[in-house]
Amino acid sequence: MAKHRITITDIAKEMGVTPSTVSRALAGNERVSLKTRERVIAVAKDMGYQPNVLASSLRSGRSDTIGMIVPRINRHFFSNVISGVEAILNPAGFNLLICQSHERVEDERKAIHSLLSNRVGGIIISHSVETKSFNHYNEVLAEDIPLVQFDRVTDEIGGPRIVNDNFLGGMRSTRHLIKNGCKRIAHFAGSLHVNVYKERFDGYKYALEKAGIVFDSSLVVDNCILQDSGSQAVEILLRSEKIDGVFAASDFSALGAIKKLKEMKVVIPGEVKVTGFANEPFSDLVDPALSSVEQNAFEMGTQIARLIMENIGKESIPDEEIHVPVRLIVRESSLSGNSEIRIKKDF
Amino acid sequence: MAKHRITITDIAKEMGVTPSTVSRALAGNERVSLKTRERVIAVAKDMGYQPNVLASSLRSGRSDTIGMIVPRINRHFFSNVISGVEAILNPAGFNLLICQSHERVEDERKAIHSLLSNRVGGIIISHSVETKSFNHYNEVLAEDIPLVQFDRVTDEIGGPRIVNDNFLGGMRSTRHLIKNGCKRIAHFAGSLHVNVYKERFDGYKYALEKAGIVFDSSLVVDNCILQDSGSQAVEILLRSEKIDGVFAASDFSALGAIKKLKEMKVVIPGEVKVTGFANEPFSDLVDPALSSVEQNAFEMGTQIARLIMENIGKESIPDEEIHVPVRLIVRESSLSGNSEIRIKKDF
DNA sequence: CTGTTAGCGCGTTCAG
DNA sequence: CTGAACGCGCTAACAG
Repeated sequence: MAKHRITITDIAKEMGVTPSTVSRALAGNERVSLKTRERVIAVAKDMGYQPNVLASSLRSGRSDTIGMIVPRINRHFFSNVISGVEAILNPAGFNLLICQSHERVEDERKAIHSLLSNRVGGIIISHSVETKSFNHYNEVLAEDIPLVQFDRVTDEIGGPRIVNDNFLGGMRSTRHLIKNGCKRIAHFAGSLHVNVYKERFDGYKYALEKAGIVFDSSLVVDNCILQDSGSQAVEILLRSEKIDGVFAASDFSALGAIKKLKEMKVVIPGEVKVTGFANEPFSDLVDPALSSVEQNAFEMGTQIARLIMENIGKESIPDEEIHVPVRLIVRESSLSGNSEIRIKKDF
Repeated sequence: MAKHRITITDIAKEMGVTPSTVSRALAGNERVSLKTRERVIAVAKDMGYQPNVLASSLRSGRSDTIGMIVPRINRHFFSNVISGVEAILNPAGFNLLICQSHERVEDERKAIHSLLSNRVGGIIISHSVETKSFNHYNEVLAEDIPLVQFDRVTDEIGGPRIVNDNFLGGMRSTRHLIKNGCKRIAHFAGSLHVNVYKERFDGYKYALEKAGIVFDSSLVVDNCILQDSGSQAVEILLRSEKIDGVFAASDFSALGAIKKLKEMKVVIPGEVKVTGFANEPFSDLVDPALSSVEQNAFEMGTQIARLIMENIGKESIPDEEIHVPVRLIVRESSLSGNSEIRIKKDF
């Protein structure tokens, strides 16, 4: 029934010293004799002391919790980035306060406020797809809290940005399709005001150009990143166009395309080849297995964590863009008989 | 460059009142005149005031952040439970501090300490698979912090437990296989000291018994919840045993079984029928589509959130076990030609 | 090496 | 209806 939490004052009284000494001892301050330090630690443990980080942060002005805002936590990519972030932050004594924006700018704004109220030491964010203006970040920047953007980023906000090389991913996928014989390649794009989708699209165009294939805008389907829209898109396209390849900016729309093509008795990869993006866990499991671009989410997370820890307490934060490499994983869905085979196992 | 955060004192000075009044006004205290209340709120907004929840919690002894510990955040089930929890907690003004145990009891212990140090108002936990003793929860209970267990639970700790009806799920899956003609059904089990796997196993045994099939322990494979172990298990089993059905406690081992069976040219569901558990996103996508038990993770999350909010501040916490219903989703992998068909679409 | 003093920002008495 | 005073638990000056 000990509702009373042990404080440093309690253990100070117990030992006949002052709270300051206890505080210093627990902080490992060298100016306290080794003997008292050890005694303090022993007594603290004995009495079941739990430091009150609220009081500590309030007094010191520093905080060991970092805020993180992602569109959705139950997406393979984001949950793995989070894991990567925690893998570095937790051992270093930091906590992560995670918020979801649910792809809504209003929730994103609320999350920012909530994190500021919690006096987090830094903020990590990937913007919602709705977010097009960024004035709700002024407060964050004004308070000199390090802000690290990742994946969905904007250069309207200063500070570091960690992103995949989406351009390269788009280019390599498209080039791969071309090398395997595709002449008319459709692209299922996401919202083009979002950097990641814009860059994948740019990579696609670049690869076409380099191969001497003229870009045809009627082969580009906008806002096509879900399974259903992928199915619809491929069905509509095949009515009027002759395509032999699809580069989808998302594995989900690629999957939708595959399912619809099978339904329509179109042979994959024989008649139409398909590649996706993100290397979702299911991509390895569908039939035919889907070629996709691996984003190395966990590694991205570790880099984000290191970056934010570096910048805590610093005055000015460097304005850099860091690229995490991507890797095209070639599977059955995009292979012509005579081509390279690289299979990756998941789980 | 305003490094200084606005406090209630700042806005008090600005208005020529005392901090007390501002504090009361912002709290919506009726004893402050409506006029000053409105003025305070206006000025606060104007000056860009952000309440300091650290100071607030420190003073009031209450906390609006809830801690949550899960084995891994990047598992479909857990990330959806988290989403459900946040869907209720956030609108109510609570924050969620999420920790991962990585299935290690040591990390679980650390997470508990970290949450206690952060003076969370409540703790939500699903135990790691390693956790077999529970004395590290004594401190939590001693401090009268509400503790809600979910999914992986133990009755060695008091308080509410929210779990799926795993027994029912196991029983229905097995019964379904029996009804579809299976006579010798293998079970791929998880660690049996974990409640969820134990109960699925018990449901399996119960269904066999009810159908007059004698239980044969040589058809049970322990510790078989990953894709690889599922593949291995089915291969080894088929060497010595004749089986016509597999009830796996995990979709991953079920998937491994399916892949290996296809490799061995065993026809599914013709010669062997397979069911899994958890309705992972891929289950709908593999070939043949995998029958599985849907756990309603999001709904479980909302119930957890409601429960913990109810119990904050209460003296004694009721000692109940709440069951979240499960639903067997029948797909191709377990159907005999003449049976019910219910397909569920995901994404 | 240790004690003293003074807050961090806020909520809550107790007066008036 | 509002002000004055105090303290939540801790850290950080300044002494000695």
